[in-house]
Amino acid sequence: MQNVPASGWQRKHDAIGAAALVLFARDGYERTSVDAIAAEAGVSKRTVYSHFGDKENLFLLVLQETYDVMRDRVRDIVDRNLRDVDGVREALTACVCEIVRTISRAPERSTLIRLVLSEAPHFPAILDLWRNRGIVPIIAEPLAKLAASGFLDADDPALAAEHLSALTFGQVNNKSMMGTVQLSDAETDRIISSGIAAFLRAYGPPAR
Amino acid sequence: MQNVPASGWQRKHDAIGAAALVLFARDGYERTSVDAIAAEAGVSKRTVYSHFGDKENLFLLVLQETYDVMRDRVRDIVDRNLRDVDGVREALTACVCEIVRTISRAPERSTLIRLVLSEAPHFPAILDLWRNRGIVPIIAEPLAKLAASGFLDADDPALAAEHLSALTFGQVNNKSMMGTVQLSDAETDRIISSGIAAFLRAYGPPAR
DNA sequence: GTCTATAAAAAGATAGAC
DNA sequence: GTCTATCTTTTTATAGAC
Repeated sequence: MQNVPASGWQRKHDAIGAAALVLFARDGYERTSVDAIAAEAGVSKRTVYSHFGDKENLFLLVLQETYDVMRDRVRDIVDRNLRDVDGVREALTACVCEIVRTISRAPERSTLIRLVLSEAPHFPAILDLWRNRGIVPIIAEPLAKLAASGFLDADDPALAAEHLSALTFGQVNNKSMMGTVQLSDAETDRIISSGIAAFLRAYGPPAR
Repeated sequence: MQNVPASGWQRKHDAIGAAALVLFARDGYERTSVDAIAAEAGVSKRTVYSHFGDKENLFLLVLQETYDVMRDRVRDIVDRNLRDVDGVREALTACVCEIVRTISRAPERSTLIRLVLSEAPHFPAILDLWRNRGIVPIIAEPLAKLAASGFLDADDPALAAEHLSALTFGQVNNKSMMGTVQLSDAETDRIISSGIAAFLRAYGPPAR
């Protein structure tokens, strides 16, 4: 990220970022002290300020990086699952399940998504970060292809993507309070299956 | 709430509660100081502690009361709109629109709902408060009646309520980031209409 | 660039007078 | 029960040695 001697610089930089990620996710912004971040990263507090300027900047960078990481993972999963589709229901179910599993298995990062909601009013920069609205645009494209191939009856693929997202990810987030309450695999599967069933009744292929 | 001479006691109690509501909603839990609450309420800090014990207890009481107020309002709106139904689409649309308008017109209270999400991990008591899961059970009952009357094709009314909620309130919350970004009336109406349209394609009456 | 030590401010909670 | 004044702890941020 900068012209550095590839020495301990980058290592400390990364250690601070990783420590901040864990602590912000666990305790929130206000409850996390720079002292604690420094201790967790194994550096002095002064070093944290040298690298990141101040607490707010560190927080925004961690959010930014988390957002990018998660979006790349989702993009990859969607590409793999919805590129060549045989059965719509099976493909959508597999795709959504893999996304939910992947996200819930990166607790520090998924929890940070909740911080976006709680801190957005106090950090306008977060709103800009969030403008590219999450998962929906990523799945809108393959849904458009499915509609063009006659697998779906969706005049407006972007809208269909919103509704699919609401019926699956929205339900999961709602029941788990954005990841605060751990859901069992069975419950997650049930939510997703029923959500996709409803989605297909609304947007299923014309010829049933 | 207590044996009091009906004098200034209750007035100060209410003033503190109202001040706490406004400040917690605007700034969040950690950013709101008891000093600020006392100043906003026009009392001394010591009085705040006399009435509510500590900051955490005050916070939980404010959340509890807000939850009750909002739930009662929703219940009333649902009763009025879904008691005698002529056209399903019109009734559901009117009901959902009125709930969304009412909630968004009580910004201090609706914003507090977001605090439930962000503070739940730090206050386990909030989880108990939230167990009676919001709007869904309230609309499940009238949906069951509509299904029994042949207005809807819903084997599982509770599930249908979840999906209706996801397609309407879930969408609105998602787009507005739980009320952080103000939506125009036009945009809100568009979201709700399209959500209900999808819901009716999935759960509409058998005889179309 | 990294550390120890410290400044400066803020916040939760309480003592004691009335 | 209510107020003023205070204690104690914590936190962000910086000064200065190496």
